[in-house]
Amino acid sequence: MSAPPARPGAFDGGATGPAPLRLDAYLPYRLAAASAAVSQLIARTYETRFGLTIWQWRVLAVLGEGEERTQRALIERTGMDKVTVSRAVHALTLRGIVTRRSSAADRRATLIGLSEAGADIYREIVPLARAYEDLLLQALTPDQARELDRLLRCVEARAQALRAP
Amino acid sequence: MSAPPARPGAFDGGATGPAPLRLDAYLPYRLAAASAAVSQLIARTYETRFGLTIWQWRVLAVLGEGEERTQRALIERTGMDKVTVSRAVHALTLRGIVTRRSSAADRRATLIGLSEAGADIYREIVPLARAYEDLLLQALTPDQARELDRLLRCVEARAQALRAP
DNA sequence: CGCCAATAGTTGCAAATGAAACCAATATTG
DNA sequence: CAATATTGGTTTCATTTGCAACTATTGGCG
Repeated sequence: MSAPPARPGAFDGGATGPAPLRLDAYLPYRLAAASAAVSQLIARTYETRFGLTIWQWRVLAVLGEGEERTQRALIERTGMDKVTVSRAVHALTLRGIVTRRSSAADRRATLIGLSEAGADIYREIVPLARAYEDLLLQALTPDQARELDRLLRCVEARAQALRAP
Repeated sequence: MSAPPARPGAFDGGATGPAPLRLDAYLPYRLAAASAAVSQLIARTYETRFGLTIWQWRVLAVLGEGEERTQRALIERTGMDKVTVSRAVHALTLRGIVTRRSSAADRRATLIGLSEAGADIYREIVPLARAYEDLLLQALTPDQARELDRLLRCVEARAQALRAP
């Protein structure tokens, strides 16, 4: 006694094939949704308060650690695209946030570092970034926060491992 | 006995201001990185094997549940932008993957549904999507997988809640 | 009703994006 | 050590993106 389709003419995506995928519970979707929500929350602030794009902010964040880096190093550290890094660095240079000097060791490479002005912005933005993170993490216990971090790393590593071969 | 900066001229982003932010352990970054890695892993397959963009696939995934939907419904269900949905639907229509008929109840709205051809693709793509998810989840125990889902929802909800006010 | 506000979707346009071509410098190899 | 491959970074160009403006329709509300 199988019930006929409720809406004639509508294709029943479930009965004759694999059970329909529940997008809502699909890990890649959940990840993308969470990431987008968080990103949009914070990006607006960087943009309006500091005139920084997400990628400029990422570069700034790495340089804020105090070391000069080549663009290649920035690419590896941030996971950003080659071109994106180049443009972010260019824009930051124009605004005097970042300094460039060509590497003595390898004259193809340029070493990028924070200028004083950049350091000022960095000092201003970091507490804000932390504050946003705290606000987000208030939804979680400290244990859960640690666990989330761990799980995200696992999944990311796995995705990267599956990509190469 | 505070040590002098190791590299004179380099700005020390840590000592004189807030402790430098460790991008690596910063939740928004971890999220973006994991999401991008997973997305890139799968998107390529959709693209090369089925000629579908991520957004077209998302629309397909929702329609695969069997119900016709208005674009508005698709927007809510997928979190996609208005324009993005419109264009995805348009492309899918051209390829005969979805059908459109204008709603009798509200003639502004169009009801989008899967065509037979679309259902075929859907049936072909779903096992693949599941397989990818399984591959990813092999890095996790079932408990961890459930926990990750929960945590992602928490964070996303929090981010959305913080956005409105 | 008749007018104004809100909503479903589309389109125009300017900006963001990234693949591929490109330049310059270094590494490799016969 | 010359020829070639590789790498760091930039530029070009076609595509993608999304805001904002637009059309069409509906829903209030006096």
